[in-house]
Amino acid sequence: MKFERHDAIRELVAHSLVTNQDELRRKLRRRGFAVTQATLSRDIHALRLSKGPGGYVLPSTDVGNGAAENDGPPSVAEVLASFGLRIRQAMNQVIVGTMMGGAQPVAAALDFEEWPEVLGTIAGDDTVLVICADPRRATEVEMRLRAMLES
Amino acid sequence: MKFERHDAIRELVAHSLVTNQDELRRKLRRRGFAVTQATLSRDIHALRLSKGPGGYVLPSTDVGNGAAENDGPPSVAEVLASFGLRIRQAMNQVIVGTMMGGAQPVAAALDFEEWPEVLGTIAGDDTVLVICADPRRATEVEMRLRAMLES
DNA sequence: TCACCATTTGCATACTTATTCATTCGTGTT
DNA sequence: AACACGAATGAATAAGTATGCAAATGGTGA
Repeated sequence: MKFERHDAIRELVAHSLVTNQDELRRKLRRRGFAVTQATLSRDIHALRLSKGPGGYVLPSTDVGNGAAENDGPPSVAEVLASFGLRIRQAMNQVIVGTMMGGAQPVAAALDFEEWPEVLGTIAGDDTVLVICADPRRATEVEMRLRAMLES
Repeated sequence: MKFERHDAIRELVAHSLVTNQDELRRKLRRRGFAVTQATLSRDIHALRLSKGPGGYVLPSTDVGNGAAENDGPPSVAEVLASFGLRIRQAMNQVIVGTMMGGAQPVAAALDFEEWPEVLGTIAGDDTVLVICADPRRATEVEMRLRAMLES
């Protein structure tokens, strides 16, 4: 599935050095995603990654911009774009994987927005557990979060 | 000269959209720099530019990091790396071109460090004029600033 | 189930970027 | 001036990335 592969790409790029698309292809294959370079070129475009001196990097959106010019706390969309790596669903739960230290801000934003489908959140260092009433609602939330992540 | 070309590349990348190296080559040629793509590949590496969905971009160093964790004001090196685009010298003066709004911070940092060769600075929006006692000292300052810019 | 449409993917290839090697250029020395 | 030597450059080409097109895949409704 494409979205799982995108999640894996974000994780690889965030946590390891990816110099070129063929290297990415080999790393993904070890994780069970066997695709060609052509597909990765398209994925990289979709994920808006950039390539610099240190290989590929996630788009940096820098939510906290020093000068406090926002009235409210950052939105889920902002904070997900900054820290979110991976979204998964199981039963009535959604698991959000983030960059180290990103779980708390994500959970705080979710709490603040008070989505009706969300009963509660628990955040560690790099994982947020989002609890919904039932699988249907969890899928709903997963979709919405995923859309924000793919921005 | 290589450094002038680097300055021009920084300016082009900062102020206009540069999609690929051949486009950069054409834009540079209009400004009087006639070099091949091979040279630009090397320049881009030296300047640590990255290429993303929106063409080439300068390395973002983000001097003001919100959480105030530095004791003193930012150094000339830091602020130049963030805002500096171009360095030129004429007689006993050094002219520093910066990104819009970057001149004041650069001048402030220079003033704070009190370099012996620098008699004074004047800053507009995107240009800092640095005054030295004589051409020799101006060249000295130019060299030092340039080294910081090329980081 | 089957047909149908949209999406995703691979293949082949065009396009873009990096590198090797040889040459030229600039600078300091004899 | 002639020379030596390291830096910079271009030409050719290798390495890496993007894309047109056709085939495969997957979801949907008859």
